[in-house]
Formats: sequence, structure tokens, C-alpha cells
Amino acid sequence: MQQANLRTSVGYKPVNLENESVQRILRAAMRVWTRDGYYGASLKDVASEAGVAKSLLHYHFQSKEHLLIELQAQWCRMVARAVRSRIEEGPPSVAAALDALDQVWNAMVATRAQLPFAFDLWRESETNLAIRERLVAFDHELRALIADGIRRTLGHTKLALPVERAAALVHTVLDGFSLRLWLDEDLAKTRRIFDDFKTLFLAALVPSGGDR
Amino acid sequence: MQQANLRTSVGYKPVNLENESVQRILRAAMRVWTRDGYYGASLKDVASEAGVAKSLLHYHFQSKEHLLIELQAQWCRMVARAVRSRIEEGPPSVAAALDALDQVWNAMVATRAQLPFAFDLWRESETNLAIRERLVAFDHELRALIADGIRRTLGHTKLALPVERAAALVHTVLDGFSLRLWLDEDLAKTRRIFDDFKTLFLAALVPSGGDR
DNA sequence: AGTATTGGACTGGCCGGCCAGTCCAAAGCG
DNA sequence: CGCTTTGGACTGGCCGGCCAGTCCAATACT
Repeated sequence: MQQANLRTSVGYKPVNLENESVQRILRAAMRVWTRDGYYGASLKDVASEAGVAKSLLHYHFQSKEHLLIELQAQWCRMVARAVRSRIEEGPPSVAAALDALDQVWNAMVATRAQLPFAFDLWRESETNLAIRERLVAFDHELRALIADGIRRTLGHTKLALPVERAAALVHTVLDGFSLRLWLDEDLAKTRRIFDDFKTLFLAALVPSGGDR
Repeated sequence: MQQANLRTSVGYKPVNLENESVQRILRAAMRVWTRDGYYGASLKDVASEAGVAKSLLHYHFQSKEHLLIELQAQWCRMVARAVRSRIEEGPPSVAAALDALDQVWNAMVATRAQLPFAFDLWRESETNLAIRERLVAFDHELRALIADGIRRTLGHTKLALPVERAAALVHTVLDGFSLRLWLDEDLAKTRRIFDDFKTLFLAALVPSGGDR
């Protein structure tokens, strides 16, 4: 599986990620921008949330945009780690696939509060090449993770679709659920739809019914 | 099928939608905000795109927010009309369902350029109650449209899922494809995933294979 | 030891610029 | 005449960015 390039500030003045203030600023920015959006919250808001002078932001980060880029790198790492850790090893089976999907669901629910931030990120990526490239790489990494999960749990059986195409479909569907997790306040209802998806999808993908 | 309340400016000073300048302003706002986002584009930008004095915006619309609300109403009407017109009558069958899905796909592709605007709208709805209510109503209308399409094309057969739950699932998956239509530049690739979805979904939903 | 120097971390305050919104006088126009 | 439109001046406020300067611990020098 490829490891996407999520390195930090390549070509820019480095940011000292060990510095405690830097971490506080990053955490504060995540909170504030998650709540009010990248455009809706000013650097002043971020600074006061971090309990720090606004000037310090510019001391550590070249600009608001660079702060966003650093934060994006950290966010991608976190989400990728969360998803990866949920795709566990185990005896391949349809049950394992169901379980893996549930785990990914849990990861999505756990990070659902940050979804608005993710969408701002994609929005920004339309005009910001640095953001764009990283997000595309991250997207590929996620898809590879999904393909990996399918291969591990169902790779031994005959599937109605090649693994890559199945992964692409799952990826797209998961995007849809991300959206609904953001838009709908009723988590239980969305969860029920997700269960329907699991059932229908696996029934269609593994025609034989697997090795149950 | 319920008709969502998409009336305009309830409780506010009315906006003369017949006025030609108003329409030009609305169209310009759609173009500009689609391109640069609601926050990224100023009223000055909208005015110059419309070839109109900035004061005229304030003459016809109370504020930037009210312009957004009017635009949202128009956008919801348009999308709903586009989708509704694609769910055609005809002899119910699996083939008809496939065709209806294709039609919805076409509507989504046709309006894909406006998806960023739609996301800004949802983003704004987090803090703007007027926007929020209309979007929720619109969401319900869309889901009802989907349920209607399923009922019309497949209602006569035994389905693996109740119509409402199937509609909810389709709705969610379509959201996912909307996202991918926005994020991916490669339309053909996304289209292939959509075809896979159609096949797998209908195979699982209509176990008997329908009345083919 | 005592002093000088360095350099990173941090701050408060300021600036130019943009923006939404207001107001108005004047002009077009049916 | 009333409705529409223009263009410009103006305001109050916020924002990103910049800068001069403080603090302090570590280091170097005598």
C-alpha cells in the first residue's frame, strides 16, 4: 500500500512541531475552524482560543494559509491512522468485512465533528494548489486502505466486482455517509441506512454468500 | 408526494422576481459564488458580474444574506425540477429503474458546477436558521422524489428493503456521488463507479431479478 | 565568577485594505 | 409622477499582516 506524502511544509520555512505553543495553536485552530469554518473564524479567534497573542501565530506560521496547510497535514495523518487502525487483521470472512465496515463507521462518527472543516479544506483546494495536492494524495491513500480491507477480508472469494472497483464504490458510498453524518442530526437514523448498505452491498458483492 | 415549502422571503419585504435586473443579479450571484464561494466573493464582485451598480443590490435585496436566501430558493426549485423531470413515467421494470437512475445522474452532472455553492449553503445553514429550514425541507423533498421513483419503477415487485429505506440509501449514495463529481476531475471514472453501483444495488434490491 | 552576546519565544499595537451597509442627488423612463 | 438605476461619498468595523521591542535562558568570553 502506498503511503501518501503527508510531509509538512516541504519547500517552506519549517515549523517546529515539537514546540508546545505550535501544538496549542494547531489544536485551537482545529476547534475554532471546525466550529466556525476557515473563512468564518479569524486569526484573532484562533489566537484567543489558544490563549496566545495573535502575533505568535505569525511568528510560527507564515500566514493563515500556511497554518491551514499544517493543520491539514495533521488532520490527514489522524484520519488515516484512525481508519487504518480499524481495519484489523483476522480470519478473512464476510463477517470480518462487516466488522471492518462497522469499525470504519465508528471512526467516521468519532471524527464527524471535523467534517465541516474537511469540506472547507476541499473548498479551499479549488484555488490552493498546495492543499489540493495533499488532499488528492490523501484521497488515494484512503482508497488504497479500503481496497486493502476488502482484499484482506474477502480476497479469497469470488467477487462480483474487481477489488479496485469495489473499493471505489465503497469509498464513494462512505463519502455519502460522511455528508449525511454532517447534515443529519439523527445519528441513529443514518446508522440504520448504513446497516442496510452493509447488507445489500455484501449480498451483491459476494453472490455465494461467502464462507459462512 | 409532499411539496416542500420553497416560497420566497416569507416574512420579509418581498423581492420582485419578475424584475429583469433582479434575475440578472441572481444569475450573477450564482456564477460568482459558485466560482469563489459565498465568503470569497463580495457584493462588489456580484454587482460587476451583473453589470450593475452595487447600490442596486441593496435596492432590491436587504442584505447579502437575503440575496443568498433568494438564490437558495431559486436553486432548490431548479434542482428539484431537474430531478423530477428525469423521473419519468413508463412501464415499471428494473430497466426503468436503471434508466431513472441514469437520468438522475445526468441531472447531477448537469448541475455539478454548482455543487460548491451547495456546500457553502449547507455550511452557512449551521448558523443561519432561515437557510437551515429551507435546506432541510429541500432534503425531504428530494428523498420523497427518490422514493417515488422507486415506487413507480419497482413498486410492484418484492424488494429486499422497504421503499423508504431503499430511498434513504439511494439518497445517501447519490450524495456521495455528488461529492465525487465535485472532487474528481475524471468524470468517466466516476461514471464507471456509478454503473457498478446501479448493477450491484439493483441486483441486491430485486432478488428475483425483476420481471425481465 | 561576572559580564556580554545571542537568539528564540512572545507581545501589544498599529496599518492599509477590504467589506457590508447607508445615504443621497441626479438621471432615465414608462 | 413614481419606479428604477446610477455613481459616488462615507462609515464603522474587521482582518491579515507587520513591526518594534520585551523577556529570558543558554552560551561565550574575560
